[in-house]
Amino acid sequence: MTTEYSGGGDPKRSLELLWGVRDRPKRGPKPRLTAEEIVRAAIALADAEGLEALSMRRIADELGVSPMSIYTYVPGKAELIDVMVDRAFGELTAASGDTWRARLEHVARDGWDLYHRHPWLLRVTLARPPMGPNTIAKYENELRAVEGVGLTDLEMDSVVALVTGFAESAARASVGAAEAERRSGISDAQWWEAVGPALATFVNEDDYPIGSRVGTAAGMEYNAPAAPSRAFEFGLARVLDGIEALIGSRPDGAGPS
Amino acid sequence: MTTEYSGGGDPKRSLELLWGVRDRPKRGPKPRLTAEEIVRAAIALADAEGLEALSMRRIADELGVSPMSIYTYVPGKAELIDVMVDRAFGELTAASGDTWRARLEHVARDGWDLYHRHPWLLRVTLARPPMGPNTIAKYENELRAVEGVGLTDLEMDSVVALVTGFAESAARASVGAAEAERRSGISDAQWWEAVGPALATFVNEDDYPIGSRVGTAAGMEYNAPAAPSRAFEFGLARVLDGIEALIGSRPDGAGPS
DNA sequence: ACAATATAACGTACGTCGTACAGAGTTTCA
DNA sequence: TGAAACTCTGTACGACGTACGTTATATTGT
Repeated sequence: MTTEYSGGGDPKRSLELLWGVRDRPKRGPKPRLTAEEIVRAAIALADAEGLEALSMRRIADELGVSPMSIYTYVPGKAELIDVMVDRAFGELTAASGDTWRARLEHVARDGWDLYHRHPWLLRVTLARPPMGPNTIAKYENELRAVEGVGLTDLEMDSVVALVTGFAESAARASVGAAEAERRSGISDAQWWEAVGPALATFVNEDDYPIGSRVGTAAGMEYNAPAAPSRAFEFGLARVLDGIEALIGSRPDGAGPS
Repeated sequence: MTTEYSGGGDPKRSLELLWGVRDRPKRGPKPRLTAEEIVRAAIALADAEGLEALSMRRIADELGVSPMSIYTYVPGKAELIDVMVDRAFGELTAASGDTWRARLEHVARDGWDLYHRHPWLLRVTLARPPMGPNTIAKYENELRAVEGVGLTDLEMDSVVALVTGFAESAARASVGAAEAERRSGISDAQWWEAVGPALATFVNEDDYPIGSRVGTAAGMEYNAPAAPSRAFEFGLARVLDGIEALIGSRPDGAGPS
């Protein structure tokens, strides 16, 4: 269970849903719901219990209607998730800052925070992103962070993809650890206490000298709850340093504000 | 559908499976299968049709037995996937090379290739990694790439996590695009042809000047089949440059071979 | 006022999944 | 020759997304 794919359904219908251009029907019973209410309920449910708990039946329960009523407002689950994703992207904030570095840092931190608020986002495959208002604004905002610093258009796109990809990757590790703890009811430390001794009967530590040494050091560090966010900070610094090496090598190096 | 979680079941039983220490039973009928045969069939199926096609019934079909027979050899689907992951990691090769940079590059490329051979790996959440022989060897191998270059143990772990995380993230984008094409039967270009005009009725391009400009440039580039691998090359260069800035700032900078 | 029509909401049903459970068949040991 | 240990199988349960057909409700045209 629980990866969902985006961009499945009829493009026209999906776009109408994403942009909220529902022409109010003239006849028939008053609608009891709106698509937006359904999306909100679905996001709340996914936030609270994860994407694997998100079923059409549960959403209907939450809203006090029968399962099939949902299909009056939304073509199917795939399209619903598309809208959920776009709405979640709407929480991202403008990348302000005096330097491209500060702005890219904002983009990364903003993404990191978003994935922690909505871990289910990491379970949705976005190869064909939902072309909603917030998704498009997100791209524009990210590009604005590196506009005018001396990169080609293609490089701008690549830099933005690198930074957002890194934020997603770091958040995936962090959220994954937290979810494993929640799902199993065992902390990482407890889990290692259970696995470690059993593992020792199979493994000779001398065969893996570096892993044993580093693993011990990292393991001690990682039992601290702040560990994933420190991994994020470390990686972010490296990634931005790497981008700095590229931008610094260009004629108009540091670029404008 | 289709994210699976690792590290679910009884640790002892899982480890026995991972390390293949099955004590041959004395009584009863000759087993018709082995756990390893089941794992091989499951990997072949997941390679060919994706993780969403991997069901216990399909595996049993493939092996010519009834569905429930599988449970004689494997406690459940979660544990089976743990072993699949470890076996896939067994295809990774030693990170040789004269410089840490060449070795880390090998780690990244090797991972990139592996994810393309076994896209289903990207659908498995590895917060609690399956502690099998290949997974442990993988960690040792990655660390060896940066051993003795002047980093602390913690930094070594962080650098390795950054590089492998990047390779995974880049592969996710690449594989995601390829799978979207396969699943939908439409190419990216055809998809955009369908979505673009409909989208134009909602969006005013002037509201997103940078995105329109860069998106056009990137879109033209990305219709080339080689595009994802170029994004990988670009990101890898930046990430390694960033790590170089760290290592270069250390007393014993470039380090030994 | 009333019939035509469009819409909302619902109940039922199908084929999928992982796997619990009980029983039947097979091999080895006392 | 049992008894015990093991393999294998058939059936069944409750979950899932959603196709389909029906009924209830509101507006429109007469």
